[in-house]
Amino acid sequence: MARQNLKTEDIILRAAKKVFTRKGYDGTTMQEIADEARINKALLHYYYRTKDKLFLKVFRIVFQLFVPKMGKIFSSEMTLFEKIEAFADTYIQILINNPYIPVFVMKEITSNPKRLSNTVKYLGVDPEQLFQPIRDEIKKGNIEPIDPRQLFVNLIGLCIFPIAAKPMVMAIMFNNNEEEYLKFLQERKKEVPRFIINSIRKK
Amino acid sequence: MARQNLKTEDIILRAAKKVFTRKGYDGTTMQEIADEARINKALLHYYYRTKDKLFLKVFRIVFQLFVPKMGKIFSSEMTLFEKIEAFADTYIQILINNPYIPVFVMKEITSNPKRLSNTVKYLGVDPEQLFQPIRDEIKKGNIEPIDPRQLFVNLIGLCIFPIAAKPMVMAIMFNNNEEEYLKFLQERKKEVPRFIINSIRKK
DNA sequence: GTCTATATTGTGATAGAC
DNA sequence: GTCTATCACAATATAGAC
Repeated sequence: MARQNLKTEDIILRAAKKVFTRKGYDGTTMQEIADEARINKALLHYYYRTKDKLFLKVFRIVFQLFVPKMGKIFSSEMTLFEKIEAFADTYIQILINNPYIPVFVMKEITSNPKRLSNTVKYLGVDPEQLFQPIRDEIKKGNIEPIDPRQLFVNLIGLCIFPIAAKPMVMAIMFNNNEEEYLKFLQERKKEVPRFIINSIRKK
Repeated sequence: MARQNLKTEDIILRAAKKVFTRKGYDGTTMQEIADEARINKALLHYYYRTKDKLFLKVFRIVFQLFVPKMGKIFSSEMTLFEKIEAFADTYIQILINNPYIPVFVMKEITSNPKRLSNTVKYLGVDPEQLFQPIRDEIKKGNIEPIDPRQLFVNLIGLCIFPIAAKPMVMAIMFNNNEEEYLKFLQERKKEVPRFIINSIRKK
């Protein structure tokens, strides 16, 4: 029944997450998930009926991780600059721990938006949480005027891109030296907020 | 032989590009490419032998488009700021015209780096073209000190991300209104360089 | 719950007529 | 060069023993 204290159902889910996020829905076979979970292929169907249902379960979990949890940070008492710093630090670390997720999510949503639209809608970020403090600071004259949507996309994009494009970034800039690449990402936790704040703060 | 003045070989390539970039290697069937090209499935093999060879041909072409052509812009007589402006404008427009390419390239490289490493290496960008002018400007005291690699990744990421994450950006910020989304991207051609230059120019 | 064996369908690839 | 017909294999899914 159990293996390393986990129920079979969870062993399968963990294995499926690993394979799906690396190879995508179409590139993944039930056999490979079974091998990864060290169980029989038929068991997958016993627990999750179809590949599609298993995939959807994995996608929902992964999407939760991918969607930045801004609520706690942006509803806090921090200043806008502190929020940006806290967000970049937290989010980049999540992505470092889950480097396959950005491309996986973007690919699956792109090539099958209908199937996943409910999940995307339901778990939607509320960018208003970020927009409002930005508008406030602009009104108070504390930062330079900027479209909050542009700033929002800038913040997220600066965090996600170097991880989504990992193989190219590594090849072009670090001669495929992973250690150097990871150091670069660590520096980015400070660099991204610094870059953003430099851009919007009053001169 | 011909259709709309194009040789069959090119009709196939065009169809393959369309299907591969939207669905990825694994999600694409030879049948679907044949349907898209309005020819018979066997003809694909007549011209390109295998799915793999056809894919590689498509990937090389697409990768050329994806890799920013910085040579012309960055070896020109423009100032650094003008180069950044010209690059963002040109590159964002290429991506608007080819919105599926970023996710396609990142996905295929991520899930099969070995098969594509030659292509990635061979067509590699030379970031040194951008690094040198940045170092020069820092040395001259014209811009704030910054790691050129970080600035390079920022520039590319700010251009690519909103297009790679199109379905999510559209859903979360534009209620899936494509027109509004495209307006947002057009504004970004000016906004990205403005944002970057604001960040690095001396106060 | 977990396994082996098998049914069924889809897909890449080829043979061979025209 | 282009087509139809077909092979061979892989993958999802199920049946049924234990």
